[in-house]
Amino acid sequence: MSDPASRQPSGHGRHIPAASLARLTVYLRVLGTMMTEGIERVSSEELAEAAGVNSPKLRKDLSYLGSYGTRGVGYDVPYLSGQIAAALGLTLDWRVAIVGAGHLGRALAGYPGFGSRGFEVVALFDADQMTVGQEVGWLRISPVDAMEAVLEKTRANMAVLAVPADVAQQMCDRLIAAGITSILSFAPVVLQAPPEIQIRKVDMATELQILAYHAQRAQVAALATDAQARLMR
Amino acid sequence: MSDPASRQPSGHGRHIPAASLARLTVYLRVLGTMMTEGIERVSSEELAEAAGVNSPKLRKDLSYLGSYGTRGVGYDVPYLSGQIAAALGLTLDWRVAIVGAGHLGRALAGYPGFGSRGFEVVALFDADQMTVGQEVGWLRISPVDAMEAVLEKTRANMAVLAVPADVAQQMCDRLIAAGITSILSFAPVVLQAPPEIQIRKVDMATELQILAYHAQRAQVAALATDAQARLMR
DNA sequence: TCATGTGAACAGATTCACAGCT
DNA sequence: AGCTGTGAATCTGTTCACATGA
Repeated sequence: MSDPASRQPSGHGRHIPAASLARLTVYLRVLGTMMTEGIERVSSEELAEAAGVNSPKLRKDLSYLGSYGTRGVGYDVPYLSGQIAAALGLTLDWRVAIVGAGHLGRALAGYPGFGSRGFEVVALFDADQMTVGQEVGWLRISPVDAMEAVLEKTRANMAVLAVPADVAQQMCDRLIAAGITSILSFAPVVLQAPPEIQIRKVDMATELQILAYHAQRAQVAALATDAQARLMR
Repeated sequence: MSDPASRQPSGHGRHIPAASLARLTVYLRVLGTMMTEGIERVSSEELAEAAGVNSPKLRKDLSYLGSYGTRGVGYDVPYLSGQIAAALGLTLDWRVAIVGAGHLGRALAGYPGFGSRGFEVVALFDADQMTVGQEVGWLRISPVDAMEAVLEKTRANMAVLAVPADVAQQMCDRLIAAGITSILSFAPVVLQAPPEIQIRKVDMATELQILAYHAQRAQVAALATDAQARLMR
């Protein structure tokens, strides 16, 4: 810990826990909203409230980045926002290719909070000859056949998979072969890829099933309380 | 533990850890695929491989539900699938209302793995008078003004928010007031709601930022190794 | 005196080795 | 003999109380 050779260039720098990482992106968005509202200073209590967490957790999360607050005062909103963005790597340019131009792909391409924060959609692919060539926002839909060439020309360094489950794996393979190392997949399949490739998955079926589990438990609990109340008198 | 009064109707029944819960939905999908392929029996090793986890973790996850395998043999695919589905509460009827009929809402409404597994989309709402009345698959888009009435008539018990950030909170409030207790939100805002309401969030900005963080770290690590290599000789 | 930052206690998740059935 | 099921150990993440410093 006190070994000078292990010191980091800025902040504490050593590995932010996954759960903290997810919350940091929320703080970042809340801080952004506050900036547009002209709020200049915020306490951990206020920021935590707005982000839907408790304040010790928020302070712990921020402590992984460094000490960017002022004791007895709070945090400078634009400064903290900048520090979080830097820690997350948002000062670099992220050029995103979206594979699949169905409803989902178009929804993603048109996502507003996208262009901001260092992300730029540079390509949108589809396999259907009818949709290739159509314009979506600023983009023209490219044919998947030309994927490798377009990825190289646009220098995309991230990809989003918005294709049907049955072609997700092959598209994933092609993206990796083309040098993409970060993939966000919306396809409801387990993608097999080398461990050095970062893959994140968003799956509505999973989310709904988790909700169903909790809702069912709530129902069972209610019935149990009910039955118990009846037994008691 | 051995208190007979605390016994559960089936399986072990006591609170599945959040991380296990998320993986169980994956096992369920993999088992579904296996069933369509006519595979009748599977070992923890094989299932774990297909689900992208290691086998002790898979067995631990399954142990929260009960003992549904056969030692020395493995698991019966349809039986295990049924047990997981039951544990997740998928034997109940889940009627889902989707709020927002933009590209995202339509993508969700058309999601294939939706109708299966106990989920049924029973309503699709939009605020735009031009889109109200349009048909999407089997559904006709309803006006948000009539949300409360339609929710009651369709007896929806879950909702998906696919609306712009600036109206997400008010739509959330209306859903809760109408008796909905489980909400999946795609809007990039922190929703404030009473703790008894189950809210899950899917946020593409968060996902991309987490990918960016890891990609940045990989870059920094590569540069560091590079620099070190140069120092070494 | 105030709110941040953090070490230490705690809780939760993962891993592992092996006991227990078939 | 083989594969499941699980307790115990380990590791990781969260909570909390309070020391720290403006």
